[in-house]
Amino acid sequence: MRRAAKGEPLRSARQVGVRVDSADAPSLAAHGGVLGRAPERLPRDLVIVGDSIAEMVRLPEKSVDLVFADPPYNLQLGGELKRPDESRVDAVDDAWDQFESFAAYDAFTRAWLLAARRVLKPNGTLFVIGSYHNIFRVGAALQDLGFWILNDIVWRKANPMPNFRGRRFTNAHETLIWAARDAGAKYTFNYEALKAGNDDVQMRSDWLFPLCTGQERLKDDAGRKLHPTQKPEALIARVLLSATRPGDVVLDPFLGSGTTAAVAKRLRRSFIGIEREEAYAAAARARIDAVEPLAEDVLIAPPSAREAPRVAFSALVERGFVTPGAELTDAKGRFRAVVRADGTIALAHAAADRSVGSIHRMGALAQGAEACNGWTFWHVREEGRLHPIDVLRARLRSEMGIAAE
Amino acid sequence: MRRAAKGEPLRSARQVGVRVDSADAPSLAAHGGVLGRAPERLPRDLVIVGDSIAEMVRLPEKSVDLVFADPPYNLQLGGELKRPDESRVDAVDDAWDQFESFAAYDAFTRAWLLAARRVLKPNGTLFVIGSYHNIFRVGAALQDLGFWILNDIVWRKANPMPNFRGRRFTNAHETLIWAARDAGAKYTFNYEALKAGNDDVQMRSDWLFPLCTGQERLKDDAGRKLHPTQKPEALIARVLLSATRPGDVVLDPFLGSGTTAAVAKRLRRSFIGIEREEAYAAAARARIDAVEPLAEDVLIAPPSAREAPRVAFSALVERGFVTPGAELTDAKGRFRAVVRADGTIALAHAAADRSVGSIHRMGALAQGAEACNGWTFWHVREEGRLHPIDVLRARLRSEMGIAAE
DNA sequence: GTCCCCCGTGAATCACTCA
DNA sequence: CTGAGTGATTCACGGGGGA
Repeated sequence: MRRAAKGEPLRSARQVGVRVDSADAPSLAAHGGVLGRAPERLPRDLVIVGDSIAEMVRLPEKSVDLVFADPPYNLQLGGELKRPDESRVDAVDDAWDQFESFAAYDAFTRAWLLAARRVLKPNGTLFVIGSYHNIFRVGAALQDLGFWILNDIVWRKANPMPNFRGRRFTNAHETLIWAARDAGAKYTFNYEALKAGNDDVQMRSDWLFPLCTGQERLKDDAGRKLHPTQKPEALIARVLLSATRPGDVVLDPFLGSGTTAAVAKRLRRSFIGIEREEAYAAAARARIDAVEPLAEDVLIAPPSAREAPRVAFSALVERGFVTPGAELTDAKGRFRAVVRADGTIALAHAAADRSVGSIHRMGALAQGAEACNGWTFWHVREEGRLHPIDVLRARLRSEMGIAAE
Repeated sequence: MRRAAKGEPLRSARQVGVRVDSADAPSLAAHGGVLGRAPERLPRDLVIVGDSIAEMVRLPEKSVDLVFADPPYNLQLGGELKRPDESRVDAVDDAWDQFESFAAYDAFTRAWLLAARRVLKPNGTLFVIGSYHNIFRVGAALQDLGFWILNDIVWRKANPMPNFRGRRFTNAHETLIWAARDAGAKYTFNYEALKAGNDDVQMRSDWLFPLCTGQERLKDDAGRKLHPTQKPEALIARVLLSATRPGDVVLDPFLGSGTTAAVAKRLRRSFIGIEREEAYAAAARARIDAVEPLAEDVLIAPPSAREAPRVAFSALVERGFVTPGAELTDAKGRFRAVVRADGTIALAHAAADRSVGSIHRMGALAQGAEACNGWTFWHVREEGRLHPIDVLRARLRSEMGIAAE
């Protein structure tokens, strides 16, 4: 199936009517819609159909808190590949992923990175995802353009496609680069929340998530995957929870099926998505419309810092084993707490500034004890019965199989 | 200091105590500078003290099976890092200098990669390890120089150093790039052995190993770590077990504390190590001397179907393992064929002129498939039970094997 | 309703020999 | 160098249908 033809004329920017509590967001048309003239105010919660670079040029400079980009990977595939059972692998052979040469890919990369850098606030950061086909070129371009790399991050795939011919290692990961606009920038990093959501240990640079499959994967009318490279929401959620705050503006210049925008809306971040193909933009729009933002109180950052209680289990939340807003109680139902999106919990009926934190600290606080294992202290009610949240953790671990290691 | 003299006889792995400081080695200048005369035969099991690039230039071309490189990645390389015009790079303290530093690092990278590529056999491969500081530049240079990336591999550190300031994700991995000298090369990859050693599932691109600590970590006389970036032997062992065979030649142009050479000797690979610093080379020498190679029989590769001697179906007929006229069926008995005296088979109930051919063609024809492995598709009945004809081939091979010994 | 088996599928740079 | 023939090769997960 062919998608956009290379060299297809750029579409004029068109606002796609997604309104998310931003009645005052000026439309792009109101800004003249003229090439090169950037609006003075940033539009918000908008899917723009058009060329990434041209549309970024039309946005005001220094206006975006985070850029998340999933650019074409420039895969260079030979003939077709079959599984051992003779079935054909549905490869990414779309025109938009074809480049004449490394030089052409580099030029494209530098152009969109420059446009993104202009739009970023001075303290804004950028994530790019890629594979070994393109990520080295992207990383070198980032450095050349003055971005300051903060981390490279590995998305370990729980269920990658095998190497069918047995000629290489199973290609079981992709790489994200996290970079600040400039060296020395005071970027956002929700260290405490991430640590608290990670069993009180620092979040590492290797993240484990399954591929986007099943119900989450968007399908077209014929039941085929709508987009060849749809990313899992859990991955994007961790990115946004790591490096943005509620209300921040997230720009995705290669929106595709709209994952970044959908997750941003759910987490009460604003978004701007640019997508070249009308069909993808339309699907993204419908997807975003169906998203209900999480309650604000589960998204407020926990009391930062020093004496602030810290705690656990964001993976369960990210993966949907526990829903933000769900209620936890102890075994006898004497204490209650509410799960928050970043993996911290909020005690019910307690003084506000000390009542949010990790499952361990809040368990201790509830009992007036010095320490507490939140995994066994806190319970969730399922089908009328109380289970310790440790059971959910066990489920997640068994689902991931290789996860614990 | 002594280097490999031209035509020097091969050394055995036990003669590693090579004097690295002998005076008879010709200097680079003696070779006419740029045009270093390379020896006609490759020295083996040798630690060379000198500059990586200059010493690689002195080795014969197309002589090395694997290059493992752990290049310096900080931009303050002291006297080592020079601009292409040989001028020295100043301190990195502003944007311009930073760009200059990247350019200088790129020039250094291209130079050593080119030298390594020249020394590699056409089917040889190269591993480079690095972090986000340098790996993107190395990867892009690899691609620009014509190397063909086979995998990027993530070394997940079981016990990484925490991020003390809490401003980033814990930097918990390093990246290796595995690349062939050229696209289309027939490189060595011990697929079956790796899979067998990994609970019978393919080895993935994410490897988990602890840092090099404890007894394995070399210490100086004062008890401090001898080398700042000593790699764990387990990591290098997996590299060598993946992409080399016993007896292959492994070159490490940045030998450091000698891990690559020590592991190569233990695994009965030959090695050439180049190290600039006399102190590191001396420590590496002592370390290598203490290594006892593993017994050969624990290093023999498990039988690989891919490398098994080819046996034609006609040989089975000629040798009486199948009788002309015998009936073959598929596993479910839906298709039937008759064995002919010349090793072809005839499909039952099919048009005559297209119904005779090889076990593979007829298997494909019977199923209406494009291709078919006749060895596993067709079965014979023996004592009431169906066996794939592959079983008969295995019997013949084992007879041949005994005869060959 | 539950369990189990079968089938589909995922950003993939995925043979080798001999005539 | 090209083309044809041989023949080697897959893991985790989700969904649907049958027992």
